[in-house]
Amino acid sequence: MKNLKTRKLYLQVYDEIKQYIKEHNLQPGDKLPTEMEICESLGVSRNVLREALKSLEITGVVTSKPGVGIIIREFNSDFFMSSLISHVDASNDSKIKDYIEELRHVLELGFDQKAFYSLGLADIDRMNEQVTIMQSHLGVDNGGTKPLGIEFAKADAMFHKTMFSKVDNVLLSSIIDFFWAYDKYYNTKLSTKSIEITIEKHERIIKALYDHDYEKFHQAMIYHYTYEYLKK
Amino acid sequence: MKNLKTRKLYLQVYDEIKQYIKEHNLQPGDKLPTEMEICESLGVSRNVLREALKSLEITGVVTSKPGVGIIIREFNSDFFMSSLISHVDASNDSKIKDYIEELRHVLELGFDQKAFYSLGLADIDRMNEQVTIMQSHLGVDNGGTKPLGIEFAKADAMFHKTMFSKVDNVLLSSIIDFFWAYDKYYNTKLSTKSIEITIEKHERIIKALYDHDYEKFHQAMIYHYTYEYLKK
DNA sequence: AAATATTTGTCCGTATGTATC
DNA sequence: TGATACATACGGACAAATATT
Repeated sequence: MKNLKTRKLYLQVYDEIKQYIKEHNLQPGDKLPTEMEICESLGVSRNVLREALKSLEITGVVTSKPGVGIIIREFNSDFFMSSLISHVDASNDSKIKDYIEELRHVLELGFDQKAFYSLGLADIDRMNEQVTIMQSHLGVDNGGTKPLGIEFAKADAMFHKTMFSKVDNVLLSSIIDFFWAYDKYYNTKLSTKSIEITIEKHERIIKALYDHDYEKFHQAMIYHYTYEYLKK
Repeated sequence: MKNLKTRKLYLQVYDEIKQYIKEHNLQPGDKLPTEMEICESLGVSRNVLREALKSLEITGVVTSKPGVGIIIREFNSDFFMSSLISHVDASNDSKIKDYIEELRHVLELGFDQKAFYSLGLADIDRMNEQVTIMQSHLGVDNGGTKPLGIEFAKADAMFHKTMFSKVDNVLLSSIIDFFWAYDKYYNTKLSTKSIEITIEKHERIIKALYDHDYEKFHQAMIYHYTYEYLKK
């Protein structure tokens, strides 16, 4: 095939290193041979090897540190999401925030039953802590339209991440992680009224969880997403 | 922050090029400046630039050809799909396919109403064509467990991609593209019976679309995902 | 059709910064 | 503190593929 002959060297190296990792059953934390050793054994220049190595790094397979070596990373699909988002970014679509809200809505409601039955008391307690953090923002009168502190957004993100942290689906976890992380870039201003509503929505969810009442929980989730992205 | 100082040069360049693409609104087919020009304008060595460039290439953002230049690519998830799969292979997490099925299930059912009302007759016709392609695989008796041709998988993927192609959410489109692309790597063997069932499921969906009956369509979608990932 | 310019592909050598012992 | 091992980064040179004249 033409590809065998023409295929760029760095891509062949890229594949060979992946193959090496698989054959040697390297686990996260394990190290690859040094750059020099790989160069020699594959018979390629340092330059080409580095192109392959950096490609492996950007796709989340390895990280390399001076003085240490090339280390296998844990599975992490963040790179996938960031690639995805960079494509979306490139499309210059200003409605991304709405798209994310919409996807989050569908995913969280679609998985709420699994989430409900996977959560332990410790998880619910942690979610409750986040609500407490949110509530602490209410006492401070800020005139109504001050941008919320990063702590509020973080608490909100942590609340939802925790909710789905025990669902046995690593892809769902990373998608939800990513969607909530993306919010940081859109740190919107909320009125006191909106803050109150947001907190109340989360309180309802928590209460249903402590009551161990799925139907109530499900209704609280639906309520949580009501008007969430219609208000704009 | 420490990261600002320590962040590897090639990663900074990687980001800057993405930024450049976005700012200049470069579209697929457009070209980046030559390597030399980028080196000069960013003040980095050609070596570092290439590490960034190859990282952009592996994530499917650009391709570079000798004598031509660096060309913006169309969105194509194949590259990082293969990365994801190598992770999965390495981590021995055989459940990734199930995770994807599960996500697809939730997303497609969650968006089916929007899809239904966004589809035009031409779209439905195209989906119908895909079903015809699937049916053409039935006539051939292959003994029951012959691997399906790539055409069958492609038709299935195209069917679903078309279904959601008019929903105004680029993220959803990308994710569905991604999930269906993944299937190509797991071209499973299906029994003749399974093929028949798969085709029937799609026929039901098509019929409901032509009848313009949302409730029937919704039921057909639910039926489509019944036993889809429980059968294993 | 052939020569030439342009652009990426590949290699080599050297110096610097960082972590480990 | 010093020595060693390692990745990071730079610059120059030539080869190979493609486009242009």
